Amino acid sequence: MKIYNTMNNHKEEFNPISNDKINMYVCGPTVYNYFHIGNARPFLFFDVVRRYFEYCGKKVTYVQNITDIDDKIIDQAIKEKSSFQEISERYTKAFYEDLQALNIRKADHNPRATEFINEMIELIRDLINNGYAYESNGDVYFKVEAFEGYGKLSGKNLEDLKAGARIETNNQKSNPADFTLWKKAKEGEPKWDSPWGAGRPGWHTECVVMSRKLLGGTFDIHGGGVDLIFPHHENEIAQAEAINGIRLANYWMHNGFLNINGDKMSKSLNNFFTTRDILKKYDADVIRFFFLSKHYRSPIDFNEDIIIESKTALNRFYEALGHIQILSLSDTKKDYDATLSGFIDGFKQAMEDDFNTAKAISILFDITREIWSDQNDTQKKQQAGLLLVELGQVLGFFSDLEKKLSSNVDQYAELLIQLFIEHRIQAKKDKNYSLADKIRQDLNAIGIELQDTASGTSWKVKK
RNA sequence: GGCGACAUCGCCAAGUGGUAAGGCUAGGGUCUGCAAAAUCCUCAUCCCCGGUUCAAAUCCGGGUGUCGCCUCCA
Repeated sequence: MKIYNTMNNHKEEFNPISNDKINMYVCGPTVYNYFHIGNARPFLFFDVVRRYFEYCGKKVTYVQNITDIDDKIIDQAIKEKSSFQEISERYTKAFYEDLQALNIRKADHNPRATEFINEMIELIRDLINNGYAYESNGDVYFKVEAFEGYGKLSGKNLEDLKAGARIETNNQKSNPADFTLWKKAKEGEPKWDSPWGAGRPGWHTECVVMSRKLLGGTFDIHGGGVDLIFPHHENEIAQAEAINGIRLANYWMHNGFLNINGDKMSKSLNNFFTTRDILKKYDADVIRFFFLSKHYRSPIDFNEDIIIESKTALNRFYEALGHIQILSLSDTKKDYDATLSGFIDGFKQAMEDDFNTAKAISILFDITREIWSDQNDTQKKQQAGLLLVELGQVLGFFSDLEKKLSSNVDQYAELLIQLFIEHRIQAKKDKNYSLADKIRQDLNAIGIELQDTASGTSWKVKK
């Protein structure tokens, strides 16, 4: 298994700390709104990472934090004339709902920042006592020059940071690059008591405390979006390694950004799409296909055309699974021959190469071809179908096959449709094609599509 | 200004030294009374210039273009 490690900027052999157990931590949402389609990318991708490890027989402990106290939440609370608790409560709930709708499994632990305030205060106190942080007028800052390795993840050094620093309005800091550990509460803001007065912790501290508590010392994988490399992950490393004296994480994985119609998502362009809204129009598998058909580190563009393309492509899988009536095969024993086993190897090879999901998906299309191939007997086709589902589910597809492949109409409607079909067959026998076409068109108008095949006329509900 | 990434068929996208996966679209075939759906077949020498090598989309140098990060945006 090779993983691209941001720490060294190249692919490395992945050596987990424990052979059969993998610990991973992925930065979760700040719950001040519904998450947008860009946020969905890391959630979905790391879900696949986890599924793949589990497919390989590893035990995964997956931690994803929820930032439930933060400036943005406070702003939103003011805007909605609500409390920060109400806001974070509401959008935490929405977060879980949207994850489920995307068939993203919940993490093993979803620690919330407000549950760890005491631990954060302790950490900040320890940092001060060890000379890594200082208090300044009710705020506490991390002293970046005190930590030797500062900048090692993002490839920055303090000189560059100083040169590139924006105009610093905060003169409480002794160095503009120092970052906030504790923020003094302004009038009316949420606050917790601390040795430095009432306030709230800075964002970078929570992940340090939570990962230490839930994963112990050094863990295997830390993930998130590229934008988190600096400053967030850099600052996590500084705090954790200054105090613990050991590495925070061995592998740092970062997914690329998502653009909308070629533009960066931004408020001014008003091109934010919430995942929730997109799910109203497109199936979770379509969104998943869109993401996974590109490498996770590449920047990708989200637009309507590409989603429709994903939908069309994905449909090939469903057509094939419907063709062999996969639902009736639930009790069928898996018995893959050399060809099919070869696909498993190819799939694994792709995934082991820094999670090349695009390549892995191409294997799914190869398997699909086996389902249709005239060279294969029924049994082989069925086995191919079982394999398609098995590997597809490693990528998180096919979560609700029953619902997607069944017609979902009641028995009387079904009988009526059959009745129309029989009348149409009679009309065709009588060479009354105008009537036959009318029946077909009318059924089509109410969403029932007829298809004349060699074995008779079949129908399905249009999607 | 500093650091870094990327540039492959009309579109999306794999590919890190041995002679270009896959998907969408398109064209052609099969099936059909006609359709639709489905399926099968066909379709690129890899931004430009130079270099290394028996051999480069893949390595090196230069150019052009696009993009990201540089204090809280996944």
